[in-house]
Amino acid sequence: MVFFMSKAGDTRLMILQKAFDLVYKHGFQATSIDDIIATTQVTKGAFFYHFKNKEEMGLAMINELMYPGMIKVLVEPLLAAQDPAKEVYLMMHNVLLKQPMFNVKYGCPAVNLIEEMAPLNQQFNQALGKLFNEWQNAISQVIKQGKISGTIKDSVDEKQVAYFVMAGYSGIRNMGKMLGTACYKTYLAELKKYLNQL
Amino acid sequence: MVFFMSKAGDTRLMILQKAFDLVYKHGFQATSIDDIIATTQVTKGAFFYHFKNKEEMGLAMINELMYPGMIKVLVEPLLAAQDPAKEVYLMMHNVLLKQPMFNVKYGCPAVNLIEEMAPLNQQFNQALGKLFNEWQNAISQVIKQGKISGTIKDSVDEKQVAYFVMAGYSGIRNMGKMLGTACYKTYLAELKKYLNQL
DNA sequence: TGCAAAACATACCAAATGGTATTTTTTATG
DNA sequence: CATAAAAAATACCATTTGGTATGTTTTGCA
Repeated sequence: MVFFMSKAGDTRLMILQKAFDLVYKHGFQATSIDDIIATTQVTKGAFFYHFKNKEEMGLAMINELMYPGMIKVLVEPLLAAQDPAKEVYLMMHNVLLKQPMFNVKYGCPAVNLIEEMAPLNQQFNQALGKLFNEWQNAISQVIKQGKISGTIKDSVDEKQVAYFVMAGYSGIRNMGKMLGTACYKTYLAELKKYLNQL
Repeated sequence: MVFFMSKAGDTRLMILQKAFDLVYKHGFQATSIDDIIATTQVTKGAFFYHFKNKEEMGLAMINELMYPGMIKVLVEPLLAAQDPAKEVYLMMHNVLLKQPMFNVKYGCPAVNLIEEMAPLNQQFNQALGKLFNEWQNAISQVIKQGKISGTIKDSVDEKQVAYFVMAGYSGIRNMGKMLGTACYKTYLAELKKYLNQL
């Protein structure tokens, strides 16, 4: 019954949310357990009651917070897409400019974690890879539908396009840390051109 | 005279090179000074004789090693470009697949540092921003020349293209950490299509 | 109401961290 | 060769780190 607002479930969730905030801003390794318990007002005993160690907490944070949150923003908007170029663009426009939780200075939490942890930890790699894989499938699917319905050229390779779009997203999140939101807009303008030409 | 193989200059350079290796693989914050002196066989006294602190060492590493190294690979090949689409593609193909110092698992050292340090440290941000700015200028310049010589359409916005290409690079470096070199090739195939259509 | 298990609190610890203070060795130069 | 400055080595330190051991309190339920 942990998931229906039991007191203990609340504590666990609060730890994950505060940890997410800190990790988003400072990175996973640079966020100490002491930092987390300081901002949550939860004691170390409580922390280690809910999580075996820091790594397990990080994985829970990915699987229980980041994964569903990102799927909602990146994948779900594409599922009922009619005009592929338009829908892919809107999804990107939305995630870059309309997500109040995200700050251009700190980039994308998922991209950040991949950058930091994928080479260091197999389990982080897998958990984050699953998310990106679902995103890739969703984009590929939309493009494929576009080919069928005739709005996308037959010569287009949907998997290549998906990779290209995803790389653009990760990369502009990186550049945004240096250049601010202005570069998001420059990127989006070219993305629109690119998609319309497919 | 520090720069012409004086003994002290050698020590300093060796510290920077070993630090670069470690930072590339583990990140800046996760690389301790003890790690660096352990792999260099240099003592802590020597380290702090050459660098005021860890931050200054990191900046020296960027300015004296990474910056010139990256300029050589990213910018210089573009300076004498004839066919823009071809030359931009070749530059990218080369940096992604032909640089023996880089490992797909660990991505690009410059991109990694931006991701980790740009939000946390103004000076790192500036030093790395300078590098990306020069890259952007070089790409824009090539595209602009292509418009003049007629190989690139007039409707193309060279700055937008530069941002798009750079974002793609940063992003595929990120994805490569999860997916390996295969995704580099997928990305490059679509990049070629994109450039040829400009 | 009693009581075991769940949830949380407190106090502690060894190792690692960035950095300093001090001493020794090496080097260039008069 | 003498010597001062540069370069490097040694020993130390306060703080932070992830984690444990051992309590105490709260909760569900027979």
